[in-house]
Amino acid sequence: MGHTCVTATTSDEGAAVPVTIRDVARASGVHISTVSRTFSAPHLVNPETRVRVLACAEDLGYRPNRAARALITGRTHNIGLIIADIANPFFPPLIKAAESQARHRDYHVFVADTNEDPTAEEELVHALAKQVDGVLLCSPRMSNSLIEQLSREVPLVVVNRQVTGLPCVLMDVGQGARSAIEHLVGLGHRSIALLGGPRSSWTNREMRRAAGAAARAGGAELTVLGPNAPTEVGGSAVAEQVRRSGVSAVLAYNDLMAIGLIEGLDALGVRVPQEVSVVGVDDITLSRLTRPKLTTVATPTGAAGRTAVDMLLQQDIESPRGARGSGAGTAIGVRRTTAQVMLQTDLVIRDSTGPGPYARPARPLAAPRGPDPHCPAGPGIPTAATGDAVAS
Amino acid sequence: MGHTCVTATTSDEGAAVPVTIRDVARASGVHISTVSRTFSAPHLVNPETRVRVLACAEDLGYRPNRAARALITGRTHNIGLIIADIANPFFPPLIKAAESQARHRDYHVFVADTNEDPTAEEELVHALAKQVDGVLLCSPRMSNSLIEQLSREVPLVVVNRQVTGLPCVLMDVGQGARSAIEHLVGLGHRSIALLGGPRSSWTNREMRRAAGAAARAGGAELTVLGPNAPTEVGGSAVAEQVRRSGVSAVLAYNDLMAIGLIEGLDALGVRVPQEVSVVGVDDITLSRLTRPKLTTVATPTGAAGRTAVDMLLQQDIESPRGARGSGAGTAIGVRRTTAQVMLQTDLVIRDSTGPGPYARPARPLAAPRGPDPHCPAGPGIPTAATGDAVAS
DNA sequence: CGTGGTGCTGCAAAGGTTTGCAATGAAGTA
DNA sequence: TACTTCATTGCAAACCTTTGCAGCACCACG
Repeated sequence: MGHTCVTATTSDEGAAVPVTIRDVARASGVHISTVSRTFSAPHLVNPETRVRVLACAEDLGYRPNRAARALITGRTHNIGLIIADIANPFFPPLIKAAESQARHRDYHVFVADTNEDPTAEEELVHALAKQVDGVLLCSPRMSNSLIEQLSREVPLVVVNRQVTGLPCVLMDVGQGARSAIEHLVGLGHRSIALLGGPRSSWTNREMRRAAGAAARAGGAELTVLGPNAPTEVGGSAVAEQVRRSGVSAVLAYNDLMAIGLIEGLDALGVRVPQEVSVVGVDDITLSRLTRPKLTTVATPTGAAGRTAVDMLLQQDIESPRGARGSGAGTAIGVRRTTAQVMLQTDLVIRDSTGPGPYARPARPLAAPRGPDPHCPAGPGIPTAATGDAVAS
Repeated sequence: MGHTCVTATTSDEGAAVPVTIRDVARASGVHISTVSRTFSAPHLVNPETRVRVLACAEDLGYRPNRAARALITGRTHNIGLIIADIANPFFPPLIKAAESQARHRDYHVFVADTNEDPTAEEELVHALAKQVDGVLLCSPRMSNSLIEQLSREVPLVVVNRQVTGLPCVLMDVGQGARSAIEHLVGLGHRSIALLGGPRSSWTNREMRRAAGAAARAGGAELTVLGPNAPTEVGGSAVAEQVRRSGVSAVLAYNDLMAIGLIEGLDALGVRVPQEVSVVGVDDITLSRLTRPKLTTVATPTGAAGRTAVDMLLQQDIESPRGARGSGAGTAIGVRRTTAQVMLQTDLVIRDSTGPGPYARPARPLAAPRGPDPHCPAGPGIPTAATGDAVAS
């Protein structure tokens, strides 16, 4: 439906002639094992032979069959990437970085989207387990205990979730939330709302904890609204609630929600940042393009993707998974060192935050803007806001 | 750099005990071939035996090894997805749809990002060829002849590019560009610019052709600016050029460029849509969230992803790739039926287009907006603009 | 009783590669 | 010369699964 078939032709199609190691061996007059070694252990074969074999291989267009190789070595040179929602703009940069990093190390990446469904996550780990050397679990929604259990089936690296005993890549959203709250308090806000995200999100709990502490420390009151869907709709849906709550500032679980909220508030006639200040988290590309430009906590998604891949591969190289002989489980109870990495976040101050009801007039942090902010004010200045600017 | 190591613990790690078809056979007292058949041809095995085998398999946690299966059947149950740039918001919905569709058909998806680099495209097709049953080439940047050549190595479906003799999924951007131009002409614009995208893009050529024809038919003059990078920066970079050219309306290669252009114009003090109207292409989520909301040609990316996967799998099922015996190339010159599908596009009119210099005051198409468009005007109405509204 | 058919199962080869071990030959050492 | 060492290569098993073929038991029919 909705489509038109333009053409339907038939054409000659040269079938893929599968050229194997054996063909190369025949062509270059050596045994197949020599050809194999030419590719997987070049130092073991006579340089002259090597060049001859390589030439033949090139000639015939030989490409090693990774499935066969995997069958015997037990290593597929693939990794899996399980993502809650590809359409969430937070993830593509992570995927991109991970894929690129993996490829540099001669690995390929399976990407799977779970639609925020924990059941799908589990199924996908199972399905991928035999096809990959390890799996990156990004912002998983399933329980920690299940993750631990699955990690016995296939090496796992977890992103955006802390699981003891497993390698994790975390972003310091606690620090980010603290900076955001301090920023708001510094602007004179005393009544702040936190728009929560999915209940099962580690990031969500972490933000709540840190934001609560920072608010207390700054003498502000923090209202938690949520949990909500981490999307634009999730944000706009609570606009009414935000207005009624009477807060002068909001910290949202992520940028998408923040943008949705601004939309929603706008529809209610509440202006940002004049009446309510809004801070997001993630610094997705989008947040630089909306009006007003979003003040947000930038998370290093690219670095997270790269780091996660590195950790996975490193762990993998140390202990190649059992193949070759061994019959029953060879290495039950291997002690493995697992690291957890915390990446820094940065508060990026743009145009969605402004002075609050308790702003000190003496110190014009930002000139109160007119109703039509033309704001050619260059790109927001990344600020490594750490601990200064605490409330007066 | 920029990260802190939080913890580094060592822990017990139960190694993955690989349970094979053989273990299941032993446990259930049958031959391995019976176990194999239980999974791949259940109707050939006695129901009683079957339940026993299945129980044992379940018990032991057996999962078939896809690599081994692939080795003998020649079918991997994987497909490859080659994308110019995952970070371009046009693609994630396509990826998501393709992955979902593939998974429903028990296929997994390799995703690779080429960074708009034709060389990387070629390498990736080669690298993936042996690991997948087919490849989806999305908005490829390499030459048609190279694509044809590669299609002899692995089944290919091309998205957003027309290659004769190969299955293609196209979006009718020609129709879209025509609708856009007609919309602009109808609003009273007579001098219109087309912001071109990458030179090697089929979409780009198609838009140019159709926009040119539509402009001629509507008595408007079309200036082509480009090629440009299909990104926000690509768009903002030509803002100055657009202003100097004196056009009153612009059709951009995609939404990202359109949004960038609006940013750039804004920085120059040129207001959209009051002084210049802008139309994008793609209808990415973002385009609903910017101010002004973008008028754009919606492309059915999800449908494209699903259709492409279906076409690939259908073609694949018809002709399973050579394995088993056969020695040399079995089926050189198989005649295969290839279809090309064209998906409809829709012009979505929002707030970035307004009356032009030749607007007929008699017919208030849209009330000229004040300088501060608060626009709570509901979501844009998708309009299947087809051929009406040609210039007076 | 013989014949043919059917339903189920086992046997063994095959798929492409890796790799421990053995064989070969040459060079070096005593 | 005899023995060791080393570099290079070949041999064959192994990885896990699928599948054509053959065997077996059983039933029905003539």
